[in-house]
Amino acid sequence: MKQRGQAVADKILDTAERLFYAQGYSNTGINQVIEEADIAKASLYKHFETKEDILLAYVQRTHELWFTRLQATVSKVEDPKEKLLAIFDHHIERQKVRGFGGCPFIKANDEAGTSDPRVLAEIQQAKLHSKKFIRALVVKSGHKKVLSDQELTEMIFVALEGAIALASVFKQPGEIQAAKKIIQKLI
Amino acid sequence: MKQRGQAVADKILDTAERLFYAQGYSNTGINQVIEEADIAKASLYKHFETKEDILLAYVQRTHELWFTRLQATVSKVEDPKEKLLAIFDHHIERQKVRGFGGCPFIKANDEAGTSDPRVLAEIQQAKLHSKKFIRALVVKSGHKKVLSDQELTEMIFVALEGAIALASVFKQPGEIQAAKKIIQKLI
DNA sequence: ACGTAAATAGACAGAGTTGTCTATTTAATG
DNA sequence: CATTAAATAGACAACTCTGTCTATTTACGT
Repeated sequence: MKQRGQAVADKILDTAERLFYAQGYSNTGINQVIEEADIAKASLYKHFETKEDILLAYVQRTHELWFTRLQATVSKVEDPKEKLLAIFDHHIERQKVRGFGGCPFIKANDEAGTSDPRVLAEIQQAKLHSKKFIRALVVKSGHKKVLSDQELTEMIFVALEGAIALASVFKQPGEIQAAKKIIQKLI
Repeated sequence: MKQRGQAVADKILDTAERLFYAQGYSNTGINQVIEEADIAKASLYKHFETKEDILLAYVQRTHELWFTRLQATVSKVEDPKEKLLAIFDHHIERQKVRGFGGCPFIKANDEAGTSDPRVLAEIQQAKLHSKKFIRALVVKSGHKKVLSDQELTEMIFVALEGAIALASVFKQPGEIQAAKKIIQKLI
């Protein structure tokens, strides 16, 4: 084996993640990936059969990392209602770090959701995971039942999704902050 | 002049609209556009300087058509609260017609929002237009003030956006229907 | 009916795409 | 230390991409 630093597969995915998110999957060539990852083309095709396999691996890893990070943030908050609001704060910070590129799953869905069923399936899992996570927090939140558990879950789920998309349109977190304040009023 | 049927520029935009939305801008080649529009390549480049100019014209026309259609639908509803709910019904129908491809502006933003400032500006205008339209209906709705006018506007705006994005992920209108029912409870 | 403006088909340049393959070098393991 | 598995550089095939250009044909307005 070579490559004493970072493992090759990781370097590929790190670079692909950065480029796919910033430029889009279709606008990112294999040649740019290998150059910026500083690896050989033959190495890339030894780890991944096709470019689409890299996209799938990227979406899968993004799903894992997204959940790990979100859970870590929320677990640091004790108040059960504040946990719900922490979801919004977390995504405000994430979008700032990401340069307001929007949701990586929605982006991947728009670019390859129709062409690769594996990618679509992973994206659907990620969104169901998000909803499930919100639901568990809603149930334990002790909110004031202006809406039912089911309804509040749904509202937070769609509002968060829309607010992130709009943050990407306006390149600022205003819509996420506004959504947070309204949810705050409803719990 | 030639082309006794539809004008050439219209055929280009009709075809581009269909292909850009279904496959994505980057995944659609000029050659596919001219073939399916049944026009010559030289004709296309006499009407548009670059491919990106076609994207811009597509986004602009989509903005116009979107608003015209939405306004027509809502104006047929008389009850001021029902007008707000008609927005959701309208988008449920539109997504069914569109094959659950999500919002064309968000898609265009994801693919070219960073590279072409003209496209980004038009998308921002479309979203501001949407919010303004919702706000006017909210103000006249006589809703029960669980939320302020400002807050209800914001909530409908982000929930609609998120619900459409999720309809595209799950390829069904469930999230838009769910969002509608919750807004119904809040007005 | 004629001149003109516009549309046509299609070749072409130049660059970029994914993916394959060869030949070489490197590093870890028995 | 030798073997072996993995990474390397880079050429290459086969396409596809955008955009240009030429030569030809069509149809409308005067």
